[in-house]
Amino acid sequence: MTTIDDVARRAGVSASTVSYALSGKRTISAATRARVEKAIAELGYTPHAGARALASARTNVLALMAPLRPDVDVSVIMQFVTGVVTKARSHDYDVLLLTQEDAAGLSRVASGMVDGLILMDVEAKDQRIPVVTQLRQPTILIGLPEDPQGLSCVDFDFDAAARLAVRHLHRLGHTSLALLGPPPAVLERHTTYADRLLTGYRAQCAAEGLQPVVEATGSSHTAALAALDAVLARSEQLTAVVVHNEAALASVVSGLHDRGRRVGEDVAVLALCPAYVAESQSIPITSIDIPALTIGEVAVEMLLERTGAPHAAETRLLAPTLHERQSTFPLEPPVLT
Amino acid sequence: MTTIDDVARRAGVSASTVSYALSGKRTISAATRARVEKAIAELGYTPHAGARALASARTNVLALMAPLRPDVDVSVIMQFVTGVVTKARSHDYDVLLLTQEDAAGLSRVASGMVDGLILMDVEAKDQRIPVVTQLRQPTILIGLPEDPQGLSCVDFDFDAAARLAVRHLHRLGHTSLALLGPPPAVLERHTTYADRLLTGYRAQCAAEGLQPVVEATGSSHTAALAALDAVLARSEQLTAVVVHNEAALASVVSGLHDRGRRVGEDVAVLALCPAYVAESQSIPITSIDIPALTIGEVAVEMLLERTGAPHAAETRLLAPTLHERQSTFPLEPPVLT
DNA sequence: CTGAAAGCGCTAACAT
DNA sequence: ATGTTAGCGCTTTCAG
Repeated sequence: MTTIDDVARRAGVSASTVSYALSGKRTISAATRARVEKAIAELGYTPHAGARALASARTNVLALMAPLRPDVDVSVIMQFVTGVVTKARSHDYDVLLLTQEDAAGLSRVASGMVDGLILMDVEAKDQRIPVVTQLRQPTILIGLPEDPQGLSCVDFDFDAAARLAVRHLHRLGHTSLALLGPPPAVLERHTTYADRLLTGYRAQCAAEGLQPVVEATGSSHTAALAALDAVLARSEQLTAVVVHNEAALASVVSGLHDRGRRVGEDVAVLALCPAYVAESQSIPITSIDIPALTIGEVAVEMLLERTGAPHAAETRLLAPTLHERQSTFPLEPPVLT
Repeated sequence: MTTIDDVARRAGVSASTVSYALSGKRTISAATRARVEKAIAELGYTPHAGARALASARTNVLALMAPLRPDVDVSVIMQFVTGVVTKARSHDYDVLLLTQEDAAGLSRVASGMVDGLILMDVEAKDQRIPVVTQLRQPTILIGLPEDPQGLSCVDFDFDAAARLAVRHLHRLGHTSLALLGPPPAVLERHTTYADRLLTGYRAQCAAEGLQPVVEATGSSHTAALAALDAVLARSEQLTAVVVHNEAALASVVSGLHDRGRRVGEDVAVLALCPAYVAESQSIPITSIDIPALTIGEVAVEMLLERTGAPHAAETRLLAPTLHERQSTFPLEPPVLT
C-alpha cells in the first residue's frame, strides 16, 4: 500500500505538505504542489480512509437507512436512493446502506463510521427518532413525524398534492371521486406520507363539498381490482379516481377498461407517482409527480449543511406539480332535458 | 466519545483485554469478561471504525456497485441489494453503495474503505474487470464476462433457464414460440445475462427443431405492445411466448387479451422474473423465478470466503426451477379431419 | 511557505 | 490469563 510518506519522499517534501496539498488548508507554492501531484499520480496514491477518519474525526461517508422490501413503491425507493448517492458523490461523500430493520445500525455507524444519517420512510411515532437525537452526527428525516424533536425533515407535500388533485378534478367538473391509496399495511404503520395524503384529501373534499371515498389498495392485480370494485360499488356514477399506488396503477387502468369505463373519457384517472411510471402506462396518465430523486438530493444537501457547524432545524416540503396527460378530461355537465 | 481506555479503566483491566474480550482472539476468564461487558454496556461503548480499520487493516465493510437506474428490472435489483445487505449484516459487515457510473469509486474504496467488492450487471467485456483485478481486496462478479481473469462469479443460469422454458413449452405441445426479451439498450450493453438467455433460447430451439423468434422489448406499455405485435406478425399461429422483461409483462398479458388471445387457453405465457412479480399479474403467470435475493446472499458468502485467506476462483450458477401457474397449458394436437 | 512531531483509538505482537 | 507497547496512516498544532 502506498502511504502519504511514500508520496512525500518521492516529491521531496514532508508528509504534512502532502496532506495540505490535498486538503488545501494552507497555501502551497505552485512548484511544490506540482511535484506533489505528480508523485501522487505516479504512485496512484489514495489516502487511507480509516487513518483519515481517525485523525480528522470525519469519514466522508453518510448512512442511508432505506426500506428494502418488495413494497408498493420500489421505483420511488430506487429513485430516492439514486438521488442520495449521486448527490453525495458530487460532494465527495460515499453512502453506507442500512436496512430499516437494523435498529442497532444507528448506534453502530454513529461510532465514527459516518458523518450523518438519512432516515427514509419515517413513521408518525418513529422509534428511531429518540435514538438519532442522541447521536453527535446530524440526521435528516424523510417524512414528517408527529414530533421531529429538533431534527430536520424533507418530504413531498402529500397534503398539498391531495388537495391539488381534488381541486383539479373538481374544476374539471368531477364531483364523484375516489382515492385508491397504499396497501393497508402501509397505513397501519402510519408512514407519514400516507397519513398526510389522506388528511389532505379528506380536508379538500370537505372544503369543496365532496364525498371523500377512500379505499386502501393491495399491490397485486386481484387486490387492486377488489379495491376498484369496492369504490365503484359505493358510488355508481364515479367519474374520477385518484391512485396513490404505483403497483396498482396498471391494474386499475385495465380494470376500468374491462368494466366498460373508458379512461380519459368516462372516468378520469389521476396518479401520484414518479413521472416515468405515469408515462409508461397503457394510456399516459395525468399525474402529480413524486419527485423522489429531488427529495434524495435535498436530503443530502440539508445533511451536509449540518455536518460541521450546527444549523437550525428546518422542514422542507416540495410543492406538487400536476402534469396533464391523457387520462383526465373536463366532464360535460349533463344535458338538461 | 467513549474509547476503549474508558472501558478498560471502568472494568479495571487493560485496553488490550477489552480488545480481546471483544474479538475473542484469546481466552478471557469468565469474571473478567463479565466486568468488561458490564462496563461496555454502562458506557454504551462502540469501537471507532476508523481506528479499528487502521490498526487491523480490516473494515468490516464491503462495497456493492449497483445499477441505480429506473431500469426494466427495479425489483430484481432491489431484491438483489436486499440479499447482499442482509447477508452482509448477518456476518457483521456493512455495505457501501456505489453507482455503476462511479468508475473512480473502485480505486477510491480500495484504499482501506472496504474489505471486498461485489459488481452487479457485469458486461461481456466489462471495463471494471481490469481495474478490480489490480486491487488487493477480492471481488465477486454478478454475471459471466467473457474473461473473468481469475475473478469469481455468481449468477442465475440464464442459459439453462431459457432451455428449460423452451423444453417445457415444447413438451406441452407448443411448437410456435417467441421470446420477448429485455430492451434494446440492455442487449447493446451486452449485459451477460441477456446474452446467455438468447444463446440458450436459440440453442434449445435448434435442438428441438423450433423456429427461434426473438424480439427486444421496450419497457413502456406502447413498446411492449409493439414487440408483441411484431412477433404476432411473424407467426400468426403463435401459441406460446416467453417474457424476460418484468416491466413489459403486464402489458404483454393485457395486450394478448385485447387481441382476442386468452392467456392460459389460446396462448401460453412463461415469464422469467421474481416469483412475486409473476404472482401479482392479472393471471398468475407460470414463471422461471429469478432468485435475486439468493444471488445476493451467495455473492456475499463467496466474497467473505475470500477476504483473508485466498481462495480458488469459482463460478456458481444457480439452477432454474419452473413454477407452473395458470398461464401455461398443454396444447391439444389439432383434430385431424 | 514548509517541517517536525504529537496524537487520533485500536490491534497484535511481545512479555510475563 | 492478562498487561505493556509499538505502530497502523493521517491531520494538525506548533515552530520556523
